[in-house]
Amino acid sequence: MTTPEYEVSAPDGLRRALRDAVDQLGAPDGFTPHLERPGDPSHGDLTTNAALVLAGPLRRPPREIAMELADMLPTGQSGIAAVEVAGPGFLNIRLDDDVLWEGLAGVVPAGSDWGRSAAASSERVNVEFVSANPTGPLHVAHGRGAAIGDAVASLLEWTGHSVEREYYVNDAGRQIELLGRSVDARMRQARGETVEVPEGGYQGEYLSAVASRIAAESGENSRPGTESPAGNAAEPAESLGDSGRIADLAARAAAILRDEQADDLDRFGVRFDNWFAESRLFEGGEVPELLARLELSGSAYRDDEALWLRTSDFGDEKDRVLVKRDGSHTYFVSDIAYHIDKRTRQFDRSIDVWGADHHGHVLRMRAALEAAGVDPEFLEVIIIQLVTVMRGGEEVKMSKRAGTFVTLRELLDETGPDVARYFFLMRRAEVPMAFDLDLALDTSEKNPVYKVQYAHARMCRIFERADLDPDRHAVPMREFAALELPSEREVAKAVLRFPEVVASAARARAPYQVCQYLEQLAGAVNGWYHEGNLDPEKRVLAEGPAREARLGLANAVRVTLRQGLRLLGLSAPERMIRELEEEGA
RNA sequence: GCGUCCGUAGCUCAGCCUGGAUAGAGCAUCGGCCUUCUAAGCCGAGGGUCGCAGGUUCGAAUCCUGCCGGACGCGCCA
Repeated sequence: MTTPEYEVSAPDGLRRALRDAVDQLGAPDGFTPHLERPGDPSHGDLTTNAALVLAGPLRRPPREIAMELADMLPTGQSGIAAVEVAGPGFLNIRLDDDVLWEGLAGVVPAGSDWGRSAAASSERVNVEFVSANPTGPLHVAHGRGAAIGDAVASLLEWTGHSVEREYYVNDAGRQIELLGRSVDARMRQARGETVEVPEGGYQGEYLSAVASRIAAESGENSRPGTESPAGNAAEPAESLGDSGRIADLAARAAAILRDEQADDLDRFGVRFDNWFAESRLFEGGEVPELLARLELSGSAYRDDEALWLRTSDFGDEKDRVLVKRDGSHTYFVSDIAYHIDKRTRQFDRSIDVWGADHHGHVLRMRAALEAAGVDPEFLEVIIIQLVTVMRGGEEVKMSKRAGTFVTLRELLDETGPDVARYFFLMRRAEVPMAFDLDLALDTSEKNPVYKVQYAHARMCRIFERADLDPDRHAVPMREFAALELPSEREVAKAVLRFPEVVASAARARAPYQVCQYLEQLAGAVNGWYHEGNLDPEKRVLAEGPAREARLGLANAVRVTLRQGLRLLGLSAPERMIRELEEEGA
């Protein structure tokens, strides 16, 4: 029996009993009762609307069905403490406390595995993200894509899939040629020539720095006798023809800019398993092979001196050009070849993170894959909407360096990686995002990042104060029965939801769900913790029968917050440095 | 014109896929709480015609249709 993946965790016996009960009432074949977590705690721990859904097929009043189901569930067994019928016919189920204590006792021993789960069917997934052209610095929207792509990859890893993080480098084609010509113009400008950066070229000032670096490396500005850089000493550009010189400049500039992008991403905590160069597809002969195959199968045809792909046969609004009249390839050819290459590399799925300006390409890309004989379901695309950086209620528009956009590096200089990452992750990808710099720079707990990190640090500090090593402090299940405060139970229940939150976020490719969970958990934890300020009896370290149980709860919270932060690629500080203390010292 | 996404509290956003019980959170506002296991915090309150209009349903923020408003696409550019 396979339970739908989106089900909440519940004792097996309960699930089985509920299923047997609906079968006995004559539920249609294939009907599976769904258990949910009610929003209102007074509705119990789990609830099902089975009776409401069955009312139609069984042609009976829902409350009547609900009462019969309630009688059939074995109260006192299978973790079921009580069952009651409520509202129009909901079945509200209260679980035995032992279910809670048992779960809680398992958190700390699980350690770095807490929150991870096995997949029903494990897949090899290629997560491709950022993939910015190596023609300039990364901007904030790339940062958003980087954070989301990396977190989605982690979510899949945590739920039993095998993942590779990949960056596709567009190092071929017209944009790269334009880069070369733009660098050439900047080099000439540096020598005092009056030339303009070509129309449609890269105008940003960053290229002047790239140009002077290339000039220095290739010895154009070096003094006689200066040793040229070791290894691949550059061939003097003058010995190449003009187009050769441009191509050479383009390749070097692209390499420099790619390295800068990699540096920024590294600082952001994002590392790729593969940097896949577009040029490889041509060098390896994959593109000609693909074109020949498509033409042979009839999927591609010649018209008006160009080669077209019949994407309209597969849902695209019109056919698309593969090879232009001048004989050069469109980027579309590379993209198709690239995805087929991924399939050839034995991936079951390719999850691509694309900017909003590319959303129109999803349909044709899938159509193209289908035309090439690849199941279009292979490709899954996450569209990242734009980011506007706001300060003092105004949009921050210009970058000092790039001219037209705010760079990721500039943002990191202001906020640091943890805050930037979290802010990018806390909203759904498909919603345009306003990055609130004022809130990002606020170090109080109004800032959700600090709210979560403070809660983690507080739990660590409790153990420090008690002079205990939390990793070695396992609390057995029976001790937890001493937890009696409503706030303690609330925190305990929140902790135990973590694995299903991770699973749900992974399925939805939605890291923001983890953020929401962490904020909610941190809020509950802070409330619980601060009760100790009003009443010293309620402190974790207060002497009394609940001390061990509270230590166990604090420890489970600590592990959960740490795991959640790590999953998202953030640090989990054991101490927060407060400016107040620094100033007062 | 066509396509995709978005429209929920003053602001930023969840909830929509998989229809159900009084529509949630954070920030902001207002009120209460500090000789603290770090009060840069905690507790409480007010605040919403779920863009509009139809339809399906016992039941619609959620599904369907139309309209209004916004973003982005609609190249033999990438």
